[in-house]
Amino acid sequence: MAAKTNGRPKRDPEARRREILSAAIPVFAKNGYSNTEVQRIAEAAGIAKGTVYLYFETKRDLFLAAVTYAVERLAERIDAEVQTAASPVAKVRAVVRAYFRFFDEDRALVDVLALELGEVMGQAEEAYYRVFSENAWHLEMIFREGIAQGVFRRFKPRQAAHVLANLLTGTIYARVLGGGKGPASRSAGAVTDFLLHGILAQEKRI
Amino acid sequence: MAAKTNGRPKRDPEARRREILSAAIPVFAKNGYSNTEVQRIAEAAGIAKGTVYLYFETKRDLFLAAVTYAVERLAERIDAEVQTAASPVAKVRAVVRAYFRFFDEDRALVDVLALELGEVMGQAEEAYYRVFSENAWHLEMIFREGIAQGVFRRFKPRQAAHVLANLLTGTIYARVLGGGKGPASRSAGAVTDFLLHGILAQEKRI
Amino acid sequence: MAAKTNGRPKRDPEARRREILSAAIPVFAKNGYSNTEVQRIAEAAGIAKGTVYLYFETKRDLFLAAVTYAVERLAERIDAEVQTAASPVAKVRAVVRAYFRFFDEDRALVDVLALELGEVMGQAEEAYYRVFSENAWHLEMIFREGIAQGVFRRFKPRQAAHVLANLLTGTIYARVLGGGKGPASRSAGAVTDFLLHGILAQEKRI
Amino acid sequence: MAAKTNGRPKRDPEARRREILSAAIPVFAKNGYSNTEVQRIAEAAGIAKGTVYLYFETKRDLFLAAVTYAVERLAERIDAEVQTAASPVAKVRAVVRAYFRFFDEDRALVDVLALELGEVMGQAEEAYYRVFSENAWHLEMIFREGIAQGVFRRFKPRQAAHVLANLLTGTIYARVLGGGKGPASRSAGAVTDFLLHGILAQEKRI
DNA sequence: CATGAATGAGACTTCATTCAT
DNA sequence: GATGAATGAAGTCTCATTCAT
Repeated sequence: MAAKTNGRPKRDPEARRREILSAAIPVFAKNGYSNTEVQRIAEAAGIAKGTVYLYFETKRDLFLAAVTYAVERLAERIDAEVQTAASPVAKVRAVVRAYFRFFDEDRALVDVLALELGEVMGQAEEAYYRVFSENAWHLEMIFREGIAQGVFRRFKPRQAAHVLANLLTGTIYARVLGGGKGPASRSAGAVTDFLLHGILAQEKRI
Repeated sequence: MAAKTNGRPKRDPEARRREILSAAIPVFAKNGYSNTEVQRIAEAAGIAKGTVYLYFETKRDLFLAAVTYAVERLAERIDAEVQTAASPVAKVRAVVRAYFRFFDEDRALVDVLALELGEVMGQAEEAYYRVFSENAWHLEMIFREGIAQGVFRRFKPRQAAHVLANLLTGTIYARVLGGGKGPASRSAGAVTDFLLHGILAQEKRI
Repeated sequence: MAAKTNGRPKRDPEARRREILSAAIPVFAKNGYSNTEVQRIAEAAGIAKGTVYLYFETKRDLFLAAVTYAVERLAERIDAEVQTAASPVAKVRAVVRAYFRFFDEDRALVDVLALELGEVMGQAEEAYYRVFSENAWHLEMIFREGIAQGVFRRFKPRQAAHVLANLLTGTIYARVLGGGKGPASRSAGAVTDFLLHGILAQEKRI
Repeated sequence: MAAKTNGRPKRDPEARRREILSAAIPVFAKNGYSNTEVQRIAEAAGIAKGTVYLYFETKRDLFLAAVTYAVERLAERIDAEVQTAASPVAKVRAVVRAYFRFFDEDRALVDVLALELGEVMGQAEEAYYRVFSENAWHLEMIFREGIAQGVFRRFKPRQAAHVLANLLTGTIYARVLGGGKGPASRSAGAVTDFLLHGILAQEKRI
C-alpha cells in the first residue's frame, strides 16, 4: 500500500507537500484535529512519520496548511463558476451553486473547514477570511452591478453580501452536522429564491 | 438522643452539577474540548479535580452535558421572546432578535455550540438537533400562519424555516470565527429585512 | 440492604470490628488487595466508608487484620480436629483433613492467604508464620510421638513436618489457582497415603 | 545511488522485548504487580517509559508476558535436567533437583510466579498450567515407568504426580514467603526421601 | 532525503484518606 | 460515633517530536 519511493530518488518537493496535504485533509476531517495522529496522516500519504516533519514544522502547521489549501481550492472553484454567468441574477445563482457543489464533491475539505476552525482561531483566521472576504467582495460587486442595472432594489450591497455569505456558511454547517440527505446543491434553488424574493406577499410590500 | 447516623447535610447535588457546568462552559469555549484540562474546569468551579468526577463520569460526559445545558438555555430564551410577539412578522423578528441577543449575552455558551460540535457529532447531535429542530419547527409554524393570513407569499414553509435557521447559524458562526465587531443583534434588522423583502427590485417580480 | 444503625446507638466495638473483617475477607479474596476499594468493603459491611476508618487506621491495616483473623481461625480449626484423634497416624490424617476441610468451607479466607501474601511479606509474615510454625510444630510433635512409639520409621521429625506443611500448602495453592474440581478434602486420602507409604515398592526398601 | 529509503537499522525487536522482560521480572518480583510502576521497569531496562509501550500494550500485558517467560524458562530447565537421568528414581530426583535449583538461581523469576499469580488468574493460567501440567505429565510418565519396572509400588501415577508437583510448589512457596535460609536445593534430598519411603516404619506396612 | 524507534511531557482517571456536619 | 462529599497525590497510557542510521 505504501508508495515505494525507491527508483525515482527525486520528487518535486512541492508536489510531495501537496500529496501530504491531500492525504491529511480527509484524516483531519474524519477525526478532528486533536484526535488525528500524525502517524495516520503519514500512512495515508504512504510515507514515514518522520518525513512529514521534513515538510511541516509541527502538526499544527500541517493543519493550518491543510485549511489554507482547502480554502484556496474553494475560492478557485467559485471564481471559475462565476465567470460563466452574465447577468447579476445568474451570477448570484452561480455563486450559490458553486458553493454547494463544492461541498458535494469535496466533502472532507468542507468538514475540515466547518468543524475544526475552532482549533485554528486566530491563526488560520487569515486563510479563512481571505476566502470569506474575497467571496463576500465578489458578492458585493455582483450586488452593486445589479442595483446599478436596476435589477436589484436599493439595499446596502456589503450588508447583503454578508447576509448571503452567512447563509451559505450556515447551510453547509447544518449539512455537515446533520448529515442532511441528498446533495446540498439541491438546496441551491430554494436558497437563491428566498434571497431574491423574500417572503412577504406582493401587496404587503412598500 | 438517638445517635445521629447521618453525615454532612450535602449541598444539593443538582445545584453542584450546574455549578460545574457553568464553570465548564467558558473554559471549553475558550480552549476547545481537547485543549481544556479538567483541572482548569475544577479551578474555575473552585473545587478539586476529583470532585468533578463525582458528578461526571468522564471529561467527554462533562462536555456533552455542557453542550446540552447550553442548548437548552438557548431554546428557553427563544421561546420566551417569541411569546411576546403577535403578528407573524413580529414573531420572525423576535426569533432573529432572540437568537442574536443570546449570542451577545452568553457568548461562551455559543462558542461551545459553534466550535466544538465536531467533537460531539453522533453523541450530542441529539441535544443539538432537539433545539435546531424545535427552532425550525417554530419558524415553520410562524411561516404557515403568515401564509394563511396572506401576509407572506406562498412558499414552502418548511424549506423557508431551514433557510432562516441556517442563516442564523451561519451569521453566528461567522461572528464567532471572525469576532465581528459590535453586538450581533445589530445585524438582526438587516437579516430580517433581506428575509422579508429579498433583493429583487419591485418591477422585476412576477 | 445497609444495616440501619439507628435505634441501638451502641454496639460492641469489638463486634463491629469483626463484622468489618468478615465483610472484608471475601472482598479481598475476590479482587486482591490492590483491586479492592475500601468503599466496597464498607458496602459489604453495610456501613459508610468513613466508618471503616474508625476501626482501622489504613486499608493496609485492615488487610493485615483480615489475614491475621483468617489465619487464627485456621489454627483453631486444626487444633480442634487434632484433639479428636488418638494414634499418631490418626492425628496426621486429622491434620490433613482439617486443612482441606477448612479450604472447602471457607474458600475466601484461603484465597486471601494464598494469593495476597505477597502484598504482606515482611508485615503479616508474623501472622502467617505464627500459624505455619504452630502447625509445623504440631506435626513435629505428632511425628516425634509416632517415632517413639515405633509406628514411624526414624526420620527427622522437624524436616518431615516441613515437608508435610509444604505439601499441604502446595495442594491448596494449586487448588486456588487451578480451581480444581470437587472438594479439596477428597485429596486428603491420597496425600496422607503417599506420606505414609512413599512410592517405592516393598522389596526395594532397605 | 538510489535514495536509501530505509531508516535506522532497528535493533532486533525480539531482543529488545526480552531485555524489557528481563528487566521487568525482578521489579515485579520485588514490589508485586500493583506496586510496580512502569516507570521503574523502564529505568531498570535503561529505556524511556514510552518505549515499554512500544513493545507491550499495557502494564498487564507486560506482566503476563513476564510470567509466561518465566514459566517457559522453568520448563526448559526441568526438561534438560531430566534428560540426564536414567532410572525412574534418578529421574524423580532430577525433577526435584531441577525445580529447586531453578529457584536458587533465578529467585526473582520464582517470586513472580509464586506471589503474583493472583493478579493473573484466568489470564496467565494458561501459561502457568502449561508448565504445571507438562511437569505433572512428565512425573506421571516417570511413575508409570517405575511401576512397570517394579521399582515403584502400584499406585495411581497421575495422583502421585499431582502430589509431588504440589509438594514442590508448596516448598517453593514457603521458601518465598519465609525467606528460608540456605539454598532450596538442600531440601531436595529430604523431599525426595519422604516421597520415596514415606514415614511409616517397615513392619507397619501392609 | 527518508525512516521509524525512542523519548518524555502531559492528561485523564482512581481511590485512600479526611473532615464538616 | 457515623456519614459520605471532597480532596489531590499518584499512575497509566498517548503521541508530537527528535535523531541515529
